[in-house]
Amino acid sequence: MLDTPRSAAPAEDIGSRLRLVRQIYRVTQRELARRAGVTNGAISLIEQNRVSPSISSLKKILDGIPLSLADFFTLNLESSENVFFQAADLTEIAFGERISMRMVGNNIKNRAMQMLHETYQPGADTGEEMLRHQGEECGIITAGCLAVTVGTQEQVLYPGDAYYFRSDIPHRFRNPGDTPCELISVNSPPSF
Amino acid sequence: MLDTPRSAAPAEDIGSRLRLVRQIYRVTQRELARRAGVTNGAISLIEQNRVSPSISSLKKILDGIPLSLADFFTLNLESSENVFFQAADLTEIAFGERISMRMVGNNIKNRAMQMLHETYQPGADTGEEMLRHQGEECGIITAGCLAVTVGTQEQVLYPGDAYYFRSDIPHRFRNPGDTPCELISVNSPPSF
DNA sequence: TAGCATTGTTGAAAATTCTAAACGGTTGGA
DNA sequence: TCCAACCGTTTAGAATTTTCAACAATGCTA
Repeated sequence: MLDTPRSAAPAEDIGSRLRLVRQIYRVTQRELARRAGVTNGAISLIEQNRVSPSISSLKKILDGIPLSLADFFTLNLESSENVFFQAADLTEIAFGERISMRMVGNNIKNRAMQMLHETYQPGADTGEEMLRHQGEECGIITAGCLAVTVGTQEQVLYPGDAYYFRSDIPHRFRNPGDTPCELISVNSPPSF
Repeated sequence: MLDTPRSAAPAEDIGSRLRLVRQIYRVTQRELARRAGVTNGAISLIEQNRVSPSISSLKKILDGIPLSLADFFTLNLESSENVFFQAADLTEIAFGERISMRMVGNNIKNRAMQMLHETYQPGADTGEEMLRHQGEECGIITAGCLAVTVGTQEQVLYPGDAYYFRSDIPHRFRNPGDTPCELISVNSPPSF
């Protein structure tokens, strides 16, 4: 709010912004279109910047993620050459009210990995529908505890404990404790 | 960013939001239309929520203020019944890079006054074109110093000093010092 | 009070966005 | 290897936004 000119920089590229957000949340154009009540074609055109969506359309689409307009435009995706990142500068993404993550190096091009600083509130859960995607991932717990399910195995991990698995094996994360759980995780290749 | 559902609340009413911002910055529909390269009719329709502007149009309009999309959607205009406001919760508005103000009670309906906590950076100036509008205003300096011009009079005010005048007399504010100037001011009736 | 300037609002036409349906490309399983 | 399922893209037409121009309302000045 304070410094208008500062944040005025990358507001143009709505298309890339939407595509990035959609990929971060791992939704296809068609699925998002279905949730939002628009057509997949519309989303495609918007992501290619071949049209400039009306606020009402964009709102509907973001509701399907869900993400507020304010958060959408506040997302920090400036590309930079930086090597160091202050905690406060990391782009923060929320999944529902209980899971949030700060992204390390998400604005670096052609990178091999995606590092995340994740926080799971007590009871937070990636949900019954198991996650599955290309690549590999690993992580190490830094606070609280985390129940990790990979394939048929489940294990509760405590600070210092870690995991590493191929991401195409169905997996799920859940915080069974009553304090927030923090962990540092890495995906390779980055899926967004 | 953290808590998506929180900020998802009042994102709908783009029209009121735009009208409020425009009035805060004291621009007419036609003047803003001219700056933005759109027609005044378009702005009128948008402010009445009779159309949902495309992002490109909204962007052009906000550029004329100027205000970023992110700031526009981040503006806090929830109406509330609150009596107390934490400093961090006050809606903050920037005029260029040098003048900013936090609004007290801007979300209260049918109020008689608008209180502002204003900050003028060194050299900040409301500009050669004098301000003029309905109502009365007064203020008291709390830090730094402020050169206030009202009609043919000019005076530099220091902490503890104050002013009070009818707002239809042309007036202007400027920080001639080399430290930020802070003051508390009140307009009555509120012009936005 | 009359006249002028300025403000916000409207209606029809032009321009843009959105939908519906089909297309080509990729992946995974039989 | 073929097929089915799914992905994102594209095109013509429907729907919506934006322009242009005229209108009514308000405030200011003579």
